[in-house]
Amino acid sequence: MADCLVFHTQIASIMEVLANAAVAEICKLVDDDYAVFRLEITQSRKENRALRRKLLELKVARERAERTTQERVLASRPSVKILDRYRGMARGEGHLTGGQRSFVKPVGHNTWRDDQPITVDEGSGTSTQHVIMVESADAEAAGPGVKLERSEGEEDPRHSRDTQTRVAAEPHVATKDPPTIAPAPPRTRHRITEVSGTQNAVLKSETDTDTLTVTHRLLHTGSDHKSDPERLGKGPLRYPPAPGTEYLPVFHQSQRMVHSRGDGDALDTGGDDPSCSYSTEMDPGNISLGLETQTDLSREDWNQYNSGLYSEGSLDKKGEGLVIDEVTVKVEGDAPLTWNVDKTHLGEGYSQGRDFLDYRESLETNPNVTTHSPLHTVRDRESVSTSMGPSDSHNHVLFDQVLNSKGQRAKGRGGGATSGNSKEKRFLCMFCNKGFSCLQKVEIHQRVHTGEKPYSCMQCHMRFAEAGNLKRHQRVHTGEKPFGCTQCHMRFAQAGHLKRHQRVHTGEKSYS
DNA sequence: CTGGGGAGGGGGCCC
DNA sequence: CGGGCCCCCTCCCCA
Repeated sequence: MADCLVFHTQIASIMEVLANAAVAEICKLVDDDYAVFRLEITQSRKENRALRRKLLELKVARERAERTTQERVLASRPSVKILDRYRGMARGEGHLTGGQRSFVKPVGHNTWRDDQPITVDEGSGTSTQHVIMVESADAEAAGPGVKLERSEGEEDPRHSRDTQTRVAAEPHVATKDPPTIAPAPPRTRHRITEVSGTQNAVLKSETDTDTLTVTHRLLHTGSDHKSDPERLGKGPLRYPPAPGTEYLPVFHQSQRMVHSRGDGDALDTGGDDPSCSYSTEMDPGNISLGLETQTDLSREDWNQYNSGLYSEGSLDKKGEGLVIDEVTVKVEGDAPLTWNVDKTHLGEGYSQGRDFLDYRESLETNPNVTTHSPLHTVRDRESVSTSMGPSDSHNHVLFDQVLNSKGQRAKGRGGGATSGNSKEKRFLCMFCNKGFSCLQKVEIHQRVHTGEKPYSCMQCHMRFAEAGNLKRHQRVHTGEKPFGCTQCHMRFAQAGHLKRHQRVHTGEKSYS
C-alpha cells in the first residue's frame, strides 16, 4: 500500500514536470510566432505608408487634371453641371471627405437620376452611385453638418461611393431653362440613403424643414409613375385649403421619379416651400424623357404623345419601376400647403401602383381595350392615409369597373371610346381611348384607370379623384345638408338625393 | 328609401 | 376669342 502511494506520488510529479515543460514549449512557440507576426505587421505598415504616399501623389495629380477637364466641359456645355467637390468646398458649402471626385452629368440627359450610372472622372472608371446625399446649397458650411454615408467596403477613399449633390440654389442638374430656377429656401437638407445598395433598396430620406416632415417608404416595386401635372403643382393647390376646410391633397411619390429640386421646372415655385425640394429617382434607365414635356403638349400633340408613350415601353419591364407608396406629411402651422412640385418630374406617387399594373395587364390582354402599353402618367401626389390603401379586392373592383360597368356607363352617357361627337374631343384617354374636350377632363378621367386620388379628407382619410367629390364628402363630417325638401322636413347633403326624394311626394317611380 | 361615393358634362371665370 | 381651370350639377351605383 505504501509502495503504491509512493508510486502515485512519483507519477504525479512526473506529470507536473511534463505539463510544465509542455506549457513552456507552447509559450515559446507562441512567442516566436508572435515575433514573426509582429515583424510582418511592421513590414506591412511600412509598405502601406509607402503606398499611401504614392496614392496621394497620384490623387493630387489626377485631381488637377480633373479640374482642368471639367472646366473645359463647363465652358463648352453650359447645360451640363459639374458637381465638383472642390468647388463646393471653396464655397464653404460642404465638407469633403475621402477622395474628392467629380461627377459629370451624363450628356443628353436633362434630368439627373441618382440611380443613373454616374460618370466618374476618375481613373478607376465608372461607378454607380449608391449612397446619395442631396444637400441644399446653403446648408451650413461643411464639416459637422454634413453626414457622409458609405456603403460597405470603402476603406480606400478612392472607392468611396458617397457623393454630394447640391440642389436648390444650385440644382444638381443643369436645366434648359435656368431663369425658372428659383433659389431654394435655406436650411433645407435632404439626405437620401440607399440602405441596401440594391436597386430595390429601401430609401431613407430626411428632410429638415420647419413646416413639413416628409418621409416615404418604399413599399414595393413594379410600377412606373409619372407625375401629375398642374393642378397639384400649384398646391393643394388650386384647391386651396380655405379656412376650416380639411382638404389635404398629399402626394405619393413615385420612387422612380422622385426628383431633386434641381430639376429645372421643379424649381419654378420651389422657393416657397422646401418641403418638396427633394426627390430621388430609383429606376435606372427607364425614364421616358417624353413624360417631362407632357403638360406642354399642345392639344394636337396630346394623342400623339399618348401614342408615343405607348410605344416608349418605359414601363415594359414590370417590376423594375417601383413605387414609393407612402408619404407621410405632417403639416404644422397654418400656412397652406404649397407643394411646389414639378408636375413633370415628381413621380406622383401612385398609391395604387399594383392596381395599375394589373389593370395594364388586363388592358393588354383584353381585345376590347386599347392594347397599348400605357405608360401612363400615373401621378400620385398623395396621400397621407394609409388606411385607404388599395386592397386586393379593391383591385378587382377597379378592374371590373374599368373593363365593364364603367365603360358601359360611359357609353350610356354618350361616352365611350370613340363617342363624343357633340364636341370636338381631341383628348383621348390613353387607357380606354375615350375622348374629352379638354386636357383637364381627360386627366381627371384617367384617374379612373390609374386610381390616383389626389384629394384627401383630413378627417377620415378618404381620398377622391375629384375636388368636387371631396367637397361633397365633407358634408358627411360637417353634417351640412343644404338641400331641404319643400314638402317635408327632410334635408339632404346632396342635391341629387333631394331630387330623388321628391319623387316620393310626386309618386314618380324611379325605375321602369 | 336614404346615405355615400364615382364619374361625366356644362358653364363661368381668368389669362 | 380660345383654352385652361374650377365649380357645380347630374346621373348612376352600391350598401
